[in-house]
This record gives sequence, C-alpha cells and structure tokens, in this order.
Amino acid sequence: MGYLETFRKYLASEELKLTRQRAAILDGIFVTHGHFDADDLFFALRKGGKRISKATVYRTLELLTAAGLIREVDVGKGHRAFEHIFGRSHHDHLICTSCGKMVEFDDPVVEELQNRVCRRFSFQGESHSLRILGRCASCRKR
Amino acid sequence: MGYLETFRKYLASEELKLTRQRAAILDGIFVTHGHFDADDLFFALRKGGKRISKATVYRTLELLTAAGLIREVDVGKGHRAFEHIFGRSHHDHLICTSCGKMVEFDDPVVEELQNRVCRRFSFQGESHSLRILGRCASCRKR
DNA sequence: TTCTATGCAAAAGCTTTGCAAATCA
DNA sequence: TGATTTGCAAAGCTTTTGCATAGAA
Repeated sequence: MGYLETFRKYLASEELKLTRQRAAILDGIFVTHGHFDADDLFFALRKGGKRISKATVYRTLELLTAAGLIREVDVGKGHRAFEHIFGRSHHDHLICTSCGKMVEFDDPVVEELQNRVCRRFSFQGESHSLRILGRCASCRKR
Repeated sequence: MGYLETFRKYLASEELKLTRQRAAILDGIFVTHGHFDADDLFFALRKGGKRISKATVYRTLELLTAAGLIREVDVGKGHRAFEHIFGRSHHDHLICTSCGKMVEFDDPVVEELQNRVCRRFSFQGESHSLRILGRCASCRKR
C-alpha cells in the first residue's frame, strides 16, 4: 500500500476528504528525503506550481502526523521540523554541533533500551527519539 | 564550586558582568527542579518580588546555556524549555503521550550506545538526549 | 446538496532587538 | 568614568483561527 492509499484510508476513517491540496502536500513531502518545516514545504510547493496557503500546509501537517506518515523531529532551534516515515525504518540522529551535519542511524540496542526502561517504569512504550550531539570527523580536525 | 561561582567565572572569562538580575535569575532557576520556560521563570521571579524584564530573562538564559549551567530540553510543543544541569547527573526522559507525565531516568546502556554509535560514524560524542514516548500505567487503564 | 476544506487576513504566541537610562567594575 | 546591561516597547517569526467562499462526496 502506497502512502497515498494510507492517507486516503486515514482520512476516510476520520470522515475527512482527500482534497487536491492535501494530495499535493503529501506528494511534495515524499519527493524529498530529510527534514523540512512548514515554510520549506510551502515554497517547494510554490516552486512546483502549487499555490497552497500556509494555513492549509499547517493543517495538513497535523493530519499527516496523526496518520503516521510523518513525524516531528527536534532540530534544536525554535520552529518545528518534520520528516516522513512511511516506508522508512525507524532511525535516530547524530548531529554535529559545529557544522550542523546530521547523520541518521539505527541501532537495535535503542529498541532494547526502550523496552527495558518502559518495563522499569510501567510505561507502554510507543516510540522514541534519540539525538546524540558531538563533532564530526572533519570538524574535529580543525 | 557552587553554581554562582561557576557563573561568575564564566562571565569573567567573557568579560561580562554579574548583575543583580543575572544573579537573581540564576537563583530562581536553582530553587526548583524540573523543566521551565522563560515565562515560568519570569513569573516565579515576580512572585519572589523580583521584577526583571522578559528581555533580560531571555538574554540570561542564553548566557547560562553557554556557561553549561542549564540545557535546553525538547518537550515537544512549540516553545523552548530548559532544565538546570549543574550538580545533577545526566538523565533522559520518558513522557506519557496521554497525560503529559514526565519521568526522568538514567541508564548506563544509553552511554554505551552513545559511544558505540559515535565510533561507528567517527563522531566525537558530547551529549545526547533520549525521549521515549508512551503511556503511563494509569493512562493505560483507561 | 450538504458538510468539510481552503484562503485570506487578522490574531496570537514566543523571542529578539533598538535605544535611552541605569548600573557595574 | 566608561562600557555593559537593563527595561520598555516595537518588531519579527512561526503558528493558529474566524469567516466567507469553494469544493469533495
């Protein structure tokens, strides 16, 4: 099942409609990888000839998060950023505090850890996000 | 060395001054544990009879972060929150997505994991933050 | 046809900044 | 004294919201 189908299904389950704008926003998100914020998306769509208001972009990001197609990632600074997660395995982030370079990684130990901690505190774990800050190899040389 | 001394030292090293306001803000932060944002701090100070402008609060939070006395924590929603780190061991967070309850925990496996991942990607790890989202015991019952 | 979604512009946070007056070293 | 800091108010950002119009189903 593709991401559009997934979205359509979610919308139907909530009795919401699949509009031209919602479909365009979803496509806009999946043509790129990596992180984006509402503003990035707004201008990317505009470049692609789609004039969709920011209000709609914000409203749709909310829906896509609820549908489990994207998730919010903490990038440090003031505003909210997202990344799409459909068809991608879970991963965490390694961020260079010097140049901002970001590496995505996946490690089974994190999953184990999540289970262990949740058991300890009687939580039912749903997801996690791990950010490791440091200096990448090239910044370290300087 | 206490936190005030640490701050004083930092300020001196940057040729900045220790003002009445900066000292009051620092104290205000260390009387509580847990997370706070600029607004919380502003009102806590005001309750304590200290009328310090928000501009100064924001400016001082920046300095304290640079001095390594507080750190920013990602609490999910739009605005920035901080916690003090002076004299406290490192810890991560478990957050209930239903009631917002937050538990701090510390697990040596996280440290190991940080080292392992950094080695793998030739990063020099400095710090990390792990957030695990889930449902706490009481929310699970509902 | 009916109810939801969009677009616009205004409002609503939160944070930063310019500048004159106050304050620290 | 001389440079930095403060407070205020204004400006800047990002995000949200009200409402008339457009558009799915």
